[in-house]
Amino acid sequence: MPRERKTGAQGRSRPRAATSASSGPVSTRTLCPRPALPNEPGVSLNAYGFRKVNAAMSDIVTRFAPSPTGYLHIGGARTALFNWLFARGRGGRFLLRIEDTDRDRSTPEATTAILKGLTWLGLDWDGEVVSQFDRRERHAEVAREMLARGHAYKCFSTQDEIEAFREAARAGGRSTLFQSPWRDADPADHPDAPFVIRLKAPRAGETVIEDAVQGKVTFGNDQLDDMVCLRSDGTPTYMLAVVVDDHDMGVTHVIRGDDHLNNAARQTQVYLAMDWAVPVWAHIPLIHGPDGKKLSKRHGAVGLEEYQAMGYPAAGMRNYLTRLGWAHGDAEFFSDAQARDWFDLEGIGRAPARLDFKKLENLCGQHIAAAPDAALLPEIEAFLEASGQPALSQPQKDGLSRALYCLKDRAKTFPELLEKAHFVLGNRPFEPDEKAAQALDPVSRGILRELTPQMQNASWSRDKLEEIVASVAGAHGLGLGKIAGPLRAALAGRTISPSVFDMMLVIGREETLARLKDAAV
RNA sequence: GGCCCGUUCGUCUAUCGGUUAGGACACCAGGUUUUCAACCUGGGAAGAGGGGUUCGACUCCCCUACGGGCUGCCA
Repeated sequence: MPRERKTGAQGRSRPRAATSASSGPVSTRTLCPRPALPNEPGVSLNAYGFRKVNAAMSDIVTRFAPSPTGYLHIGGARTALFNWLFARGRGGRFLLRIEDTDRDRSTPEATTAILKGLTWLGLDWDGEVVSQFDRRERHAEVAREMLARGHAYKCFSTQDEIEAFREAARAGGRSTLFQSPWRDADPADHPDAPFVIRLKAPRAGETVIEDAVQGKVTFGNDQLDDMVCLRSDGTPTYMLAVVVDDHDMGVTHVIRGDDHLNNAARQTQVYLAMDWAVPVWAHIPLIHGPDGKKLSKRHGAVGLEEYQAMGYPAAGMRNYLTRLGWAHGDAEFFSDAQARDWFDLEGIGRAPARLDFKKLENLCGQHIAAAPDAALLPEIEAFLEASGQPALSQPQKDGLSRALYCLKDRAKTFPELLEKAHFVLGNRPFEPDEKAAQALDPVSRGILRELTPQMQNASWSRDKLEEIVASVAGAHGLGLGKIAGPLRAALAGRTISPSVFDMMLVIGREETLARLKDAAV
């Protein structure tokens, strides 16, 4: 019997049970002021605002719901990507919600970092960003509703009492799941004291979740305690807030990290208590470091912005991240359009995947090579800014534009591309680096001098230039390789660069001769 | 401790009971070559272990090992 795996795309009707008349609209308050659009070309302006809804819409609604406690984690970025791909590939909507109910740890800076990260990755969202904190009244209202329905109760146990209970349970080898004495208490006995509202979860039976990735997962209800929905200060807990928000926002597919798999069972109980349609769950495995351990700071880059600063193109990141933990047959290198087309929940693997920078680089190299020059230049400029490097001058931009054709096939990252672009970014006189200087020995310089008169009047074509260089080399009984080294050193001041002929074509006769002269003295 | 999830080449993965277990990255060897890169050819490389079920298991079931997650008035 094959593991049950279903996509929400097919089947599963989802009656939108509008049980509560007070099902308010989702808060439309923007979380933070729209950041001034950073100099990030390739990103559409509406990424920070409303997105035009296209005609072919489906009912599918996904969301990404990070908590703003730091940077955008690479794993979170992939989760966002999967949600985005799933919605965009099916004409659905992709929403963004910031889970900022933990006031101590949430910061506006973190929110901005998340929005910038998503924008750089090219993931645009529909509607405005929802602040979970802003919806706390609605959450409290649902808690009261559950109370009224008899699916929740007021619990007056203090945290000290609960802790004591747990300690005793641990000592006695019993389950530490807290069993509140207030579960079935007569309201007449309620003291005038602070209380939390707990879900009155079923004690017997099972809670089953149908997960599109993990299959059917069953939990014994005796493993699930009466979780707190509303804290004693009246604020909602995450468990309650996610459910209420996902329901109100009309989320149909919850695609998130599998660290939430257990939570799905508890959350299911809330959906049931409120008579709401349970969404399709899809719990995806986490990303691990190259050593197979949970990805952490010591692995190096965990924040998405670090990847931008390292010079990986966004398209390559999307491709790599999509492929990490998901497969479509043997497809490795693909476009965004193909990814949207192919992405599905069945293709998601169930085991955690490790980050492989070599493969990331390989894919990035292919994407740089495939990118139109017009798209590359702005992306390179954004990279320079993101990595804190000086911006390109207009002449540098012009030079780079002209040289891209012979640069992009040989770079896996932007720093690598820029390194090879030195011949067009720098100015005369080119100070040769150590290795280049070695190539410019006296004999070589003599040969370079011989090149000059012949190039003076030659037609500036690749064929002609090759012919000249080959003949001069031949006259000395040398192969092209012997003369290309010094030539490269003279033209670029480096030992790595594009082909010497490409460089000559890009910088032109005058500049070429000037550089040869500089080097020959 | 309890509950839940996972385990195919070094890495990402394909396979959905019958394949010489395929591809990609990486690696090694050779070729091409004006550097780097690219490219071409070839090569080594995998079903965690043990039980079942079956004519037949990488595929289904159980156990063990290992890894991960949850077990909060964090998210």
